Amino acid sequence: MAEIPSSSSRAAVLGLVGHSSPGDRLETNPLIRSLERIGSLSDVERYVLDAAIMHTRQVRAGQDIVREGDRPPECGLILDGFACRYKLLSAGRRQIMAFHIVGDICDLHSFLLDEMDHSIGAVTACTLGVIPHQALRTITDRHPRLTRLLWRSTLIDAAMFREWMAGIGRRSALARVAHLLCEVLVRLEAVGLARDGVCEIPVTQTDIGDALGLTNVHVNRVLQQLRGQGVITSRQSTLVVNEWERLKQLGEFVPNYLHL
Amino acid sequence: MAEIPSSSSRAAVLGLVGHSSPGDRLETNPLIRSLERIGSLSDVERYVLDAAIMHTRQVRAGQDIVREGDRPPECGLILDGFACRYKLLSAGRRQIMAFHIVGDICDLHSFLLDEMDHSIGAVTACTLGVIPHQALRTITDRHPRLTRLLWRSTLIDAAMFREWMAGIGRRSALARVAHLLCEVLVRLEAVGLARDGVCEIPVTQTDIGDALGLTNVHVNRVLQQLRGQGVITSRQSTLVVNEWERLKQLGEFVPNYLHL
DNA sequence: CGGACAATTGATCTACCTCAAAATTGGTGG
DNA sequence: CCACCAATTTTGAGGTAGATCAATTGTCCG
Repeated sequence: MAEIPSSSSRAAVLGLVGHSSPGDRLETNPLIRSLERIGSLSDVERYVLDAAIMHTRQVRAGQDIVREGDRPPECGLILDGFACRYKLLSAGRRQIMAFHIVGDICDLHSFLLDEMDHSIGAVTACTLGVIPHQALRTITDRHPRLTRLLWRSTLIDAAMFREWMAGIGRRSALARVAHLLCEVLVRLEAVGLARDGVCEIPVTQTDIGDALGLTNVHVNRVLQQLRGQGVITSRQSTLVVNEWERLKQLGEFVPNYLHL
Repeated sequence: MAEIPSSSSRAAVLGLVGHSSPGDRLETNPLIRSLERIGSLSDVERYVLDAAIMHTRQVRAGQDIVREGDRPPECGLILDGFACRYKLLSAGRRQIMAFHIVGDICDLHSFLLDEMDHSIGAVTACTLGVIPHQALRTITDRHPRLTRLLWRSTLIDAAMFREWMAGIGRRSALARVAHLLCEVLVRLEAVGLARDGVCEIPVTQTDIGDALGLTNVHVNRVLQQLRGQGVITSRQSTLVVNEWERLKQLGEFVPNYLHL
């Protein structure tokens, strides 16, 4: 994957210029909304966060946002699109370690770790809000509460890694798939991209397999099983959960690790 | 597992009282040594870190340090011993998500996350340096550089989760075992607990299985294979790596993710 | 010396993989 | 609007890495 970056002026970052007051813009900034989900912000802090996003960058579907070995000078907040973190192993094997959605700073750790130890790819076309490391340095120098909130968001990422690890290591293929569907649905609901058990999950069955340590063939069979039991109705990238409780039960899904 | 805490006076925390100057004590404080491995510290910062450790706590082998659902008021720095983070699933299944050694703050994330989403158990008897959350709050309010270093250490933990995930999801049992041995050896070497490919790894084959998503039976067979090839010599908890390059190769071990 | 736990062995089983082909689907250009 | 291409999904038929179950042996320790 090669990246095709492009940028726009800061003023147009949120696509709201001319349509809303500055106050409104703060309200709709996905980063602010994301962090307010895990803690409260002062007006100053909101302003500082909003100002940290310098411009946007477009990445096409299938391209990499950052690649293993890179030392990026900035982080990317997902304003739109669906991304995944992954590692490539020998013989074409791939492990996807997380999916990232609107409001996630998908590579925040690059601010403090020297070099990327994995890649992040755009599953669909993505719009990123670019946050220079320098801005994060200033924030961490001057805004302890904001710093703790950003730190906390990386800790929640880590909690998701742990939960996935438990699934891959110790759960059946059926439970793993069910668990993943539960997690993605809950997270999409939290950012308003899912309602009543319906959402768009624009990933292939191969992607799901790479996330769960399964083959695409087996993922396909498990999905058929879930559809056959009437638990879900999925067609292409649209997921409809018909029996939420049953799906949670099949996936042993306990959302405490999301720390919502 | 039930915990049996005990404590000692602050003055005796590092067991060096009366034997060394304050300066020496700062040098030998495992937390300071640990953080200095990933960044440099000023004298003030060292002092602040040292002062954050209020007293010690002993946890016996097999007991829990913290348990899923707890809301501990403090974090534990491992001064001595071997611990592991784990989740229990239904039907007695267990997934170990990390091993922790001297110098690790095994539950630093409890400072910022409301509630433990997993447990931490003492594999061997452990001595913990107790760091109250209040002390961390003060540090994060006043010492940005220190904050970034602590944050960074949690990001390295997360990087290890990712690497384990890739192993469990996509590597063979042999590669997983080899990789784990490589990782533990490198980390023990970094804190001076291993030399020339020799170290103590006080975990059972069942523990290794629970860490790698394998059964103890299969771990046993894989270890025999490694011993049979002469790559390692292991007896009980002592590991001797005879052919380091070969072990690395078998485990596809690339230590970039440790960010040393 | 006995009891508990850990390592080892053997035999059998199965969840998931591999390989390969066919059927759908979505997007694209004419 | 339709034909066509490439990417996905689906189906089928074996194959195998690692699981399961059940002893047996070895080790540590009080």
